[in-house]
Amino acid sequence: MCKTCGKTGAAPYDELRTALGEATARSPDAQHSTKKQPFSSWSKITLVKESLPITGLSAGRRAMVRSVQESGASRSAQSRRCENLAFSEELAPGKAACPLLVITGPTATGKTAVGIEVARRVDGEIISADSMMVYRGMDIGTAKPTLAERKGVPHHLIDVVDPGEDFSVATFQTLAEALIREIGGRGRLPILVGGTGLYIRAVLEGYRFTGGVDRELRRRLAAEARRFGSAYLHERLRAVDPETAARLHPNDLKRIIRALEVFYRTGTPVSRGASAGAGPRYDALVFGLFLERQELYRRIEERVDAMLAAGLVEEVRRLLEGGLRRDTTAMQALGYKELAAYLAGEVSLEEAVCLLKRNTRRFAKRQLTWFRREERIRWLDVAKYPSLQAVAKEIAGYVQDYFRR
RNA sequence: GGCCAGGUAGCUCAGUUGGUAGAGCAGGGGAUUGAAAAUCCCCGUGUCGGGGGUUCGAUUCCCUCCCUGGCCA
Repeated sequence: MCKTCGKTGAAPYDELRTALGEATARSPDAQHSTKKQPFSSWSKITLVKESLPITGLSAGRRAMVRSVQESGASRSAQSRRCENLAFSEELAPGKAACPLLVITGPTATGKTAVGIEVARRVDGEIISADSMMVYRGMDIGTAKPTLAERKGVPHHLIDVVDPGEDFSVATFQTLAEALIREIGGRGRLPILVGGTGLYIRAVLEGYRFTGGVDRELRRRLAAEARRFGSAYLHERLRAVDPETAARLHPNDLKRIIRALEVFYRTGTPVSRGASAGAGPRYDALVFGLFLERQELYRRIEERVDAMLAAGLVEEVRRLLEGGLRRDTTAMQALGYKELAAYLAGEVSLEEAVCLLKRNTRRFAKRQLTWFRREERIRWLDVAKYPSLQAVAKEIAGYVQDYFRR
């Protein structure tokens, strides 16, 4: 039984636990072979990566990621106008250039399936807007669409980095914007699908990210915070960027550090520049998939159980055995974090699963908070449709209408 | 059927020597510009099991009924 969710009754995961125990006990050579495999070869096991027609980064794009990550300068291409306006010739003036469809919503509402079905119907390509699907080897826990599901529909920005690598909104934004132009240029509809609100907003609002990244500086600031407390750093921020300091709670260490980082690297406060140049640049139609809270939570729990049955524990074990550190961003992902704790013997499987479910519920709640202020989302209550196909059909109908195809 | 112990927030429980109650967990709300599945902030009114009695006043004392668990028949 679990203190966290207070649920009693027979331990439902005994079976799974013993199954896992048996699996490892029985196949020592399997362990050997997985241990040596680099992340990129796991696709054979998961059958996921190779399915992507346009996935992965081309050498050129990979170089672009690097340059974006290293310097702050990356906007030249983005600010160029969209050249092939296949969908928007008749748009009224004043509307932004490139057509773009967005499908978002909290976890477990069916975004992925709906996105694929919509793409089929309107001849679109999917750009994943998911901060965790970018990592290779993290398939079950991130609910990536399978090979079969993706068939015939190009998917982008899935499996673009190894789980140990850094990735960020700014990188995402650059890549996504290039893809939107490229896909639109080919006369197809780019479809942003995912639940990472910040990623979507960064694209839609044209956020400007300044200052680049300085890991070493972050580390130093974090060390100072540990010694003197985060209020101390907050004070230091107040001295150089009072506007941002006022906005941030003294405990919001992460944001305080970033604000200081930007100031020290650029000599200008984040509060300046952050809003400059921002503004919508796409002719975007945005849909949100909605579910009543109770139903949403029910599906989340159901899906967690399904992931476990599909081998999530093994997936996490494989990542850890491959040398992935627990303090990486990828390992902070829901499912990976909790099961890593279980595999390290810190909590029982039951506890890990309870925590995973709870954390996922909380995540969904936070997503809803984020989306609530996104006024342009048109919400569709998934429960009111007979199937996800029906939801997709509805969206496709709107799309055809809106972009006058 | 008898005896004992309980019935207080969604859950586990504390408490009021009579002045209508509070913790943990769950949950809710908000923030969010290079870690965002991350990070940070805020939020506790509930027929104190039902009915009756005593009392200025009962969740607290008394009676009774109902329910749960344990023990004895």
